[in-house]
Amino acid sequence: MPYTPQHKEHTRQRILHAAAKLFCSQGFDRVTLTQIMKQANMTHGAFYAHFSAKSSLYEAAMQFATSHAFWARDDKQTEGKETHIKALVSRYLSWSKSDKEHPSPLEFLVTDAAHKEEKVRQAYQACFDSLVNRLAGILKKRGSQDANALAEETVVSLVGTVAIARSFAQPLQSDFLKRAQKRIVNRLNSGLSTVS
Amino acid sequence: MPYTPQHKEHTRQRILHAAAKLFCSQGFDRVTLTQIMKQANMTHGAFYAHFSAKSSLYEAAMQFATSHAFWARDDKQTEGKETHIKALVSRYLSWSKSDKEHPSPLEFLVTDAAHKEEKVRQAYQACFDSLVNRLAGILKKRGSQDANALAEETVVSLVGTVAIARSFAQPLQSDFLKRAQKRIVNRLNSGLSTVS
DNA sequence: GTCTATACGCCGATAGAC
DNA sequence: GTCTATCGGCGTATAGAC
Repeated sequence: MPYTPQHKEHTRQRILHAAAKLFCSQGFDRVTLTQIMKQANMTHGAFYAHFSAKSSLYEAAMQFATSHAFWARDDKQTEGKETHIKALVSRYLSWSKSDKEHPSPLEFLVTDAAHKEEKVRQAYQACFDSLVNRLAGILKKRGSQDANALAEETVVSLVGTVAIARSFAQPLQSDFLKRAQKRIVNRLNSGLSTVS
Repeated sequence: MPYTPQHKEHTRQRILHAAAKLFCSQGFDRVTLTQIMKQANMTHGAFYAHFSAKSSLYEAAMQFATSHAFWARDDKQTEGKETHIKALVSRYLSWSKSDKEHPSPLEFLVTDAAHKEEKVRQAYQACFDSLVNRLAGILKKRGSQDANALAEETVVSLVGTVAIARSFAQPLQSDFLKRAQKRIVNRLNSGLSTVS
């Protein structure tokens, strides 16, 4: 028997991985099942042995992407370091060179935030909350009062920046990103310095 | 002869109007020609008497929308008033009740900022610049040094806020919008108060 | 479980009558 | 200039062989 349960689970993960990558950078509509399955080294016919529909895959893929996003990994190494937050911001804004294997949903997915299907919108919002909470947690440890507000403000800027940056051609794009990064880090610093 | 040049120009404007409205709220891909032409009180067959392709229409429609956006209209009445900027911010963030006849491209179009076709991206960026410059102009009059940076920062926040807000269901959406508005206005105030 | 082949619908674009 | 009808392509989903 060539097809073990482990094998099925493994290919399911391959599909999720490919889907997350593609959905996150192009959005729900612009990605086709054939594209996804091709990237998972299969043909589109095999898809329905794993998921019932494209939208079902989307839900699962967003959850996958959110839990695998770089900010969700507990970086024990950098935890506590002063540069931790700045590194997160910098990492977020350097998406063009980012770890393509673990794409972050928020980076590009503003596209789907307004999608017709509620499930799609909810998936986006869950991801947004995940990042805000993560950031707020770090800020609280640093002694920020209004950590939640500052975190929300920061994520809005990050998302807005990356979304808009995609319309720029080089080298204007990197200039724009640098300016934004500077502003965001400054804001974080002054938000923290009011206490420490 | 039932079809005068004026008549053609008039229907062309109707198409542009309908297209701007639809594109701005749903993005390039999710809007169909049939939809647009229906809203302009015609059938899809009539389209090609006015435009050569969907993407051509998009360009024209974005230009139309940008020049008709509420921030592009010189509000001589409010010019100089202290509440002018705040009104602009507030107006921008209340898109759900906004003037549906003159939709603002930036509000929803982050969707298309990453579109494959360069023309589409350029159209988006032109609109972005239009708003940044408009804001920077006002800020300069108020004596802000770094008017350009502050304007860019503000527009990024506005766009990010509205884009993200679309994933929220009521009443969380209005809470989110209110928080963002407060933050943005505060930032503008402190940016101005450093001088005046 | 994965393949190839195909059904079905939607959309952009064209053809031709009026 | 606007209509109806239709072509052609693509994308989701299904059918059936292996």
